[in-house]
Order: sequence, then structure tokens, then C-alpha cells
Amino acid sequence: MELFQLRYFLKVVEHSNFTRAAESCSVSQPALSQAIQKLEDELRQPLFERSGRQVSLSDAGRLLLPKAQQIVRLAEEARAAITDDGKTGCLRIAAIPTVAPYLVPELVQSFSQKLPEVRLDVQEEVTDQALKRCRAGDVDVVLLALPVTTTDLDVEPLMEEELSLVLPVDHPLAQADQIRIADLEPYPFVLLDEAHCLSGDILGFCKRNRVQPLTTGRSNQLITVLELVSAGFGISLIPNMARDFHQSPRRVYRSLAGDRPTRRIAMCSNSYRFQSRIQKAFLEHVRVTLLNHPNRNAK
Amino acid sequence: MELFQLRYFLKVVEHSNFTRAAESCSVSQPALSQAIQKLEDELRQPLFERSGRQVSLSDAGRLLLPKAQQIVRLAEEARAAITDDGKTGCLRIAAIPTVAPYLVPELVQSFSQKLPEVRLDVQEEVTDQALKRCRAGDVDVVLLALPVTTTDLDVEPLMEEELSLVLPVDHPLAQADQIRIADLEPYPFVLLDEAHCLSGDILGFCKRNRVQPLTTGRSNQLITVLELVSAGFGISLIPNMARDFHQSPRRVYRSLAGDRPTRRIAMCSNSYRFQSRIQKAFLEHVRVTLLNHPNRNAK
DNA sequence: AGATTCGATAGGCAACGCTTATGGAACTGT
DNA sequence: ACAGTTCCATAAGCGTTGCCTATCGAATCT
Repeated sequence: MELFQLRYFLKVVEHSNFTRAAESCSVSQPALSQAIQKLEDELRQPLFERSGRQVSLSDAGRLLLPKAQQIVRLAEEARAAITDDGKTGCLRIAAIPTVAPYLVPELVQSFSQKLPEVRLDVQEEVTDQALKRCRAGDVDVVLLALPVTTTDLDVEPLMEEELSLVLPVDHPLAQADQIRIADLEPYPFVLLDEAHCLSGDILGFCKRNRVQPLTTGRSNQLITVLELVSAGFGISLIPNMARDFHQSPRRVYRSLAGDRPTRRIAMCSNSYRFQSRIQKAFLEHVRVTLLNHPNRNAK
Repeated sequence: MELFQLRYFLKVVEHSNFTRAAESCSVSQPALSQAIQKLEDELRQPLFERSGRQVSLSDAGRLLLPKAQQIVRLAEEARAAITDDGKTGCLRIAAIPTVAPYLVPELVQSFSQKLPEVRLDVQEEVTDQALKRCRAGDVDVVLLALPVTTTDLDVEPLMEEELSLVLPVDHPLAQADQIRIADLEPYPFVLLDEAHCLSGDILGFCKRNRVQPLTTGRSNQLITVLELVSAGFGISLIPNMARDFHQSPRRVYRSLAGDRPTRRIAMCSNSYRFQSRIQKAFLEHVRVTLLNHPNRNAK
């Protein structure tokens, strides 16, 4: 029994699929199959039941699973604790797409100046994916928008920012004195795909204000939303941090009067796992940076 | 980082010596050195401080030690738990030399009849060695004589047996009506080496009875003691289970009158470690067998 | 039924762990 | 003080084994 076999085993359990487990381990599928087979030979019992295309844990596999998790995790932690000099190493950051381009580059850049030898891996993922990876230990820190419902991760709210209304420059409301959410009911909205929490935030805000918005378009990127708005295709609400990045004479941004829509940005990390000094330094760096962020309403 | 490296690491820590660690791992010394080096490369720090011939743990090594112990142990337990079918496997038994030849063959034989597929490894070791190996998990069950001072092992007393006086057939006391311990004071004793607890038992018994025995010879084996006694070289006290095995017309065995010397046989196992069904079966087998042992005075 | 997915198998290659032989430094003993 | 011993590191060759690509065959999907 060797650690790499247990690592492979865990990935197969995770994916219920040899092929994808192999990908995830960065080895070919036969290599992984062989490793599992050797492990099964050594234990003299199958770890998985291969019925057709279905892969599920056998009794022996179920017995091994918690032990393997513990072993692999301990090994990771041991290495992390020993190699942790606070200066060199790797930090894996995930951020949701509506946050990543507006916050992460600045954070990464300024952090790199402090600790230039740290390798930073940044990846953009929607909330669910990012949290999953954080739980699995594939990612150290996640930047996202609240709410998140998770008990096994540390969630630290960082700032609250307004969502501004964006209108084509020639929109009837563009010059209005005050715009209230109720005034928007006649106008169709352009939103992000459902996978993005921002769409949910916006629809939630509307619902709370008894407004039933029409949705006329969905896209993957905020910039597309904005350009669709500019083209007169609809209106939208977008985070202020994005507004500052996407100025254009073809559209105008307005704060709503009355109850303003906001979203809360938070930082997530796995406090059950070993946290390197680098990770702690980054968490603190995010805190102090976002405390002074221009769009920070409140904590 | 792989399990075999951690296993090697632990052996080096245990022996503070690469060469002996390598022996203990059944690999050549360079192979072990190389494995440790690779581990050190991966962790980017030395695990040992090699100052001259001295090998001691470095800071990083000290950090790794508890984790490595835990990891390797968990892995062993996982394998043991999974492969444990209650019928096949291996059981490692240690017994002290003054018990081994008289109890173990019978126990092993009868146990093998019950569970013929179990491979039994028997080794003879003095108390300290045996307990050390039991603690280290190199041995599953130890048969020995009390007292033992250990907190981290399970000690189960099994039987108490008398030590009989052995005299050359022509000894002045051979025909005495009663022999008391005090009567022995003039006669020199032949004893086992100090490493054997039996010598201590005998000397302790003498001391408790205010008798100061002379020691005239020391040997490694009970049979040598007996033959020396037969040759008129001295007298001795030997366990009854041995007496029954070594009858000879050249010597006589006598029970002492008054306070009889005894020793207590016990069984030791490591209850902090995973115990296989085979091990539990063996423990129970020993219990029921020795309950009916002819030399069993009391529990 | 054809297409697709997915795990197992086969064969070749490269890496790596193991071995023996040897080197060199630090103690040990006379 | 000097030979002997102990002990870890290094070197070089070998064999295992883990990994790869290619392919097969079975199960599922369309």
C-alpha cells in the first residue's frame, strides 16, 4: 500500500469514474486502473464494484475510504507544515467570475510584491464549484458573494457594495431625477446565466421589492451584459466594482433611490485543513486591502 | 512523499542508525539512504542531522515524526482491518526463553488445528526486547513472566506456577524431610543470565526470605543450568513447567516447605493497535488452554 | 443498430528503487 | 598514534514497476 495508490483511490471515489479520476490525477486511465488493481491484489479484495459502466464502492472500499482520507490528508498536512517557511510555496485562489477580474488582479499583484516567491494559482469558478474545491482542498481561498450555505468552511464577510443600475444612454429613465426599483418594472433585464449568483441576487432584490422583472437576455460575462444594455437590448444592475471598469459613453450608471441593491463580498477558506503561513498572510492581506476599497459600503 | 519513505524514516528514528534501520526494513543501506534523501529533497530540508557518526532528528524531522507514525500506523491498521477475515493472515508471537519451549509449542499446535491457514511467527526474546517489539507493533502477543512495568500495553495474568528446587541426586538435602529456603544458604546457586527475569525472580524470593544466595554459575539456557546442577556444580530453582520437561536420574526436584517460590505467567498485547480477529482468537485460545494447565496454581 | 462512453488489456519505454562495491569521515582500541 | 571499525554517502548496473499509447469489449445512449 502506497500513498499514491490511496490518492488514486480517493479520486476514483470522488468521481465514481476511473477516466475522470485519472484526469484529475494527471495520469492516464490505464495507469490508474493498474494502481487500483494492485491495491486490490494486496488487500485481496475488490475496492470497487464495476457493474457495467457503474463504479461504486465495495464493502472493503467503504472500509478503506475514511482511513485513506485521513492518511492522505495527514501526509499533505505534514508536508505543508514542514515546507512552510512563510515565504515560498503556492497559494491557490478561486474567485467567482463577477468578482475575479475586479478584485483579484490587484490583490494578487500587491501580495506578490510582499511575498514575491509565492506562486499564485488563480482560477475563476462559480460559487458551487469553488466551494467544492475548497472543501476538497484543491483550493485554499475563495473570493465570492454571499450568501453561501456551508458549515464546513470558514466564511468571512469583507465588504458590501452597491449594485448600480445601468441604462443605455438614450433610455427614458437616463435623465430621471430619481429612479426607484418600481420604476424599472416595464423594462426587460439582461442578466448573467443562472450559474452566477449575481442573477439570483438581482432577482431576489426585485422580489423583495415586489417587482417582477422581465428577463430578455442571459450571458456569461458582465461585459456582454453591459454591451447588450448599451445596444438598447435591456437594462441591468451591476456591481460597482464592475461599473468602474466598464465606463462607456453609450450607457449610464445610476444609483437607485430608496432601498439600494447590494451584494456582500466574502472570503472562504478551509479552517479544518492546515493553513500555511502564506495562506494566513494572504487572508490578512485581503482584509486590509478591502477595508480601504472604494466601493466598500460596510462590513 | 510515499509510505515506504515514511516507514524507512521511522526505522531510522527508531535506531538512530541508517545501517540498522536498513536491516530492519530488509533493504540495503544505500537504498534506505537514498529514500531518505529523496524525502529530504521533496521537503527541502534535512530530516536528520548527521554529525560525524551520530544521527539525530532535525527540527523538520521532529515535526514529521508524529505525523509519520500516525500515517504509517493508520495504513497498517487499514490493511489489517480490510484483510481481516478471521481465518487467514499472520500472527507474531514472542515468548521469553523460560516460557517459550514449555508453553508455546502446545499453544501453537492446538491453535493451528483450529485455524490452519494462519501463519504463526514465533520468536524467543527476553522480556524487555519482547515488550519493545510489542509496543512497536512488530509482535502481536507476548508470553512472559510478571512483573512487567508498562502502561501502554495490555497485561493479562494467566497462571501462577511454582519454582521447584533442583538438586544433584547425591546432594545432602536430596533426602531431607523438608527443605526450607533458609536451609539453602550454604549452597551456591546456578542461575540464568541476568537478562532472564527468572534470575531476578529467584534472587528476589531469596531476599524476601532473608537469604543471601551465592551464585556460582550463570548460563543462557535452563537445560544448561540443570546439567550443571546434575554435575554437582550448584543448586537452582526452576519453573515446574520446565521440570516436567527435563527429568533425569542425576537430579531431584523438590518443593520447598513454607513459603514456596512462584512466578506468574502473563500475556501481553497492544490494545492501542488494531487487533485482528485472529489475534483475539489466539488470546482466547491461550486463556482457555492455560486455565486447565497442570502447573496452574492460581490466577 | 450505430455511436459513444468507459474500464480492462497489451506492449513498449523510462524512471526509479534496489543491489553490490567503494569511498571517506569519524570514532574505538591497543 | 595508528590501525581497525563503524557508518553514511556515492557510484554504477540491474530489474521492477509505474506510465504511456493503442486497442478491445462491454454497456449505455440516441
